[in-house]
Amino acid sequence: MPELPEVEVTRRGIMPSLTGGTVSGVVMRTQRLRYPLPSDLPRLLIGHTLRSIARRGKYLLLDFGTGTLLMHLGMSGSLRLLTSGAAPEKHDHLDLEFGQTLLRLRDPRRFGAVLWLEGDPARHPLISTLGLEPLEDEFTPLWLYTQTRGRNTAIKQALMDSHLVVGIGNIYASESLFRAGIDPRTAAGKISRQRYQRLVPEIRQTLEAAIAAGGSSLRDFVHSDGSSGYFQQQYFVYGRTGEPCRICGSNVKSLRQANRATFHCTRCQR
DNA sequence: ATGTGACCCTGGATGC
DNA sequence: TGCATCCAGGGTCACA
Repeated sequence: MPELPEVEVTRRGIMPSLTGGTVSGVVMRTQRLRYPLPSDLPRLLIGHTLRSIARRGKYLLLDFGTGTLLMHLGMSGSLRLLTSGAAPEKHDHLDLEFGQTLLRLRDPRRFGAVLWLEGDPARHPLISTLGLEPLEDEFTPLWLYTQTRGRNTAIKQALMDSHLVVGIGNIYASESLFRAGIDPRTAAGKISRQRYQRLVPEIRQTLEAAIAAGGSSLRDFVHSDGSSGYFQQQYFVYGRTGEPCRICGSNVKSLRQANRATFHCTRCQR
């Protein structure tokens, strides 16, 4: 579920109450996530203090000084803050106790990941191969234009390629392309500089508006306090097949690209 | 190199 | 009610 906005909302939600805290307990209820959960997590974490929580793409990086706990929420993961002793439910796979505060990972589909990294996390292959952060200054229209020359892949798939630009998933790819008026099927390499001039700010604004709204809550995503985001109320096209385009009134269409649903308006997007 | 499709896993919605 | 089918926010891998 979570794309960049939801991961960022999660980071901002858990950071204030956990930073500076010391791990007093670790409970693992399964080993089976995307990668096997490190079995020595209790030894690695208990007694160690959380220095900071950073985000890179859709990864959260919890810095303990002696190493970094890397977490990915996959498609259905969420992190919640609870009071120590709260009863676990189905799919609650990992608890980190910080005294009376409990950080709990729930992930029904178990596509998420928890890894322990030693040394510079930026050099780990999962992180070092990532593309640019879309909210950082280096992500410019000219950069995107240059990077996509010669690429025949559809712009929607290019936006979702984390080795190019991180954090844009299925929802925000469709939404950004709608806002920019670009047909999601257009070959990335055939899009002009002028059109990227429009697309890049629209991507930024879409992501920033979603963060401001607390992310999108479809199915599984909840905030660290259990509440919901409401950006889904502002969707122009995602999940609106057959409904009227909010701009021109014609029916929103859907199609499949690389086995993922794409939503668009054929009149507003060319 | 680039671009597809299968696959990891579970649950909810839909249709018969 | 039960069962089968399809679909879902992500990412990696094998293969053409």
